[in-house]
Amino acid sequence: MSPETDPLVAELAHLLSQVAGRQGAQFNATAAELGLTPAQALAMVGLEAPVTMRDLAAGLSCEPSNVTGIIDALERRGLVTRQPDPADRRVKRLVLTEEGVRRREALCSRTHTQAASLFAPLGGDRLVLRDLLRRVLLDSAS
Amino acid sequence: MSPETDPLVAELAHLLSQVAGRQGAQFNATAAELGLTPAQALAMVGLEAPVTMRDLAAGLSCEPSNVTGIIDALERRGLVTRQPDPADRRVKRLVLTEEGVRRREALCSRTHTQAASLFAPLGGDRLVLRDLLRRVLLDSAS
DNA sequence: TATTGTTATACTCTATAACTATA
DNA sequence: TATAGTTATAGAGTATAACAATA
Repeated sequence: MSPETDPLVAELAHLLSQVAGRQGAQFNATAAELGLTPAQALAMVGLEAPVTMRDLAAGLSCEPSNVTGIIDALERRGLVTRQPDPADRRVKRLVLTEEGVRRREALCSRTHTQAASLFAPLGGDRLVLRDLLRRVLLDSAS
Repeated sequence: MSPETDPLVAELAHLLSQVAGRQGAQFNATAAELGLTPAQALAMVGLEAPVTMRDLAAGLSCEPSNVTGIIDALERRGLVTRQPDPADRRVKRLVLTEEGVRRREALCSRTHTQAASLFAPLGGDRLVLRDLLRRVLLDSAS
């Protein structure tokens, strides 16, 4: 590496990737168990309340054109319905079916359990980690 | 959410995703500036010393069949060469060219600068973050 | 027989651009 | 004209299975 490499910074970057990678792998595995691809599962998480296609795309940080296919698949599985917006007929409101609500709750519940397990070793220091991550997110140059 | 949801755990999971997502976006942007796709850039990082196709695949947590295409692209760009292993003619050793070494150093240097900026707001507390992330990685159920 | 790397193939995810139907 | 959503298309990333060369 370059002479000015700070070993602490390098380790922090590596640790962050590792921990986030483990969290992501757990999420994807849970999604698969519930019959969902990772993108479909992320969409389900974003469907707690009815949203438009564009709002969901913004939440997923992707183009609306991609959401069409994701929602097509969830609709085929009977988890989501597209409902017309009475005020603007161009807009579609995405609403979970009863089965969709159950599936979403299973997904979120398992994800939460995994996160609790991931951070459990920290005990009360989880509060310290929360504050440090908040500072990174709020204060660092984006 | 479920009644037993711990808001602290939920926030930690969210913060971790956000911070890692920012780090990943910065890495991908740097890769693009250097003419590399994200997967190609990750492969370059793993090529500090000569490795076999299988070793690189293990480092990238993917199948060896995928590495073939990634290395094909890097070889076309003149950044890597496949060299025969004298001891086992099945094996190919991946070696960076001079241009590959320069490109890799640019990639790592910029990535390090970004990481330094990301964690800068913590000041001396970067040591605390390092210890917390180490504990998460080493002690949590994988 | 087992292993290294490759090829062929398929699926997922994503972006861009052109299209429609509304506004 | 502008906007919401869709379609068509292309590229990147990944996995599986079958294969050739070598061990």
